[in-house]
Amino acid sequence: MADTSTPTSDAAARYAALLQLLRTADVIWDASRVFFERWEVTPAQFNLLNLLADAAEGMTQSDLSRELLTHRSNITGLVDRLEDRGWVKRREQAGDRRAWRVMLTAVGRRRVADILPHYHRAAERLWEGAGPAEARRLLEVLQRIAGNAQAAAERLAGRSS
Amino acid sequence: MADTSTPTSDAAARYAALLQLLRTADVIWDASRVFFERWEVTPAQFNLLNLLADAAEGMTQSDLSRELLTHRSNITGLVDRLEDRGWVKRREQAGDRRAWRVMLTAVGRRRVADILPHYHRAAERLWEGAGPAEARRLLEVLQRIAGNAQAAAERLAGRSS
DNA sequence: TGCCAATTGTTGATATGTCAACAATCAGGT
DNA sequence: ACCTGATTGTTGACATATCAACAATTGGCA
Repeated sequence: MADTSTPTSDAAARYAALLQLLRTADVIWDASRVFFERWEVTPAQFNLLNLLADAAEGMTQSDLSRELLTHRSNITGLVDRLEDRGWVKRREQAGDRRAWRVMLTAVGRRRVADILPHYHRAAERLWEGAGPAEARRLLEVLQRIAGNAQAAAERLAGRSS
Repeated sequence: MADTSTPTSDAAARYAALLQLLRTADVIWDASRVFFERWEVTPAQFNLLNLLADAAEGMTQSDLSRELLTHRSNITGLVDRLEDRGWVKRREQAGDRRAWRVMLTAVGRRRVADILPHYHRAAERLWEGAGPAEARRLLEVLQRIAGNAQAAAERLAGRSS
């Protein structure tokens, strides 16, 4: 995670780009923590709220864990804390007594609506100095890398279990 | 963190690419956790060990925290656990009684040397299906985005403190 | 109908991460 | 020599993350 100078061989360039990928995600995440401080919300909490904003009927915690790429058990505490603060509520899921339907409260919905325009503006500013075609190229190569990583993880998981 | 379909406007493409960036870093991190299980090491621990492998004289914990983009206080526990397992040791830093010099033990050095070839091969496989110029373009745009995020965080931090 | 495997959410143990506060120490200027 | 401000590592409180194990429930199938 250290060398950021210009690489010489193709392999070195690929390795450097991967390190920079992880590093950039880290920097964005840290910047977003500072950004969300104004509303006393963490990035993880905002991502959950942002998902719920598009789900009028709410989502189960398993749904949330799949969308947020995080373990079921992590959602429990995340929802607990947001519920304590009155931004979300748990309602019974009709037809399945195992699951909760997690939805925004009126307050939560208002808060998310307050934050969203600032959030999109901040995201847009991260692209300063990059051309209009960059984003599409970036998206494509990132999707490929994520697919390869997913496949590698599944190969490895298949061996043990 | 949900929509991965092809975006229409430039702004939508930029937003989608950012989400994919965070998602890809997450997937890589999770895959690396599975990968490192064989050696009973976590990704965070490996990153620290990997840094130390290039520092014959060791590094202080502050040095480590700067390179790993993590808080000083996080390094304490990381080094504690690695020290308990005998992979690193703390030695006195000549000329500064506040600091430790953290270095690999002989065992730790051997373990890192065992892992590294597998690690580089696994990293290389993430690029399957991508052309040789992709990595350099990716590195460039990621550096720009990280710079912008860093600047945004500093602007925000400047306001409050 | 009744069994069994899968799913859902929670809990507890643990690792990783932040921050504020603290003691010890260092470094520079007077 | 002395004060002052910065740096170093640790601690404790907390948020976020994993996993295994558990109880409750669901759903399919013999």
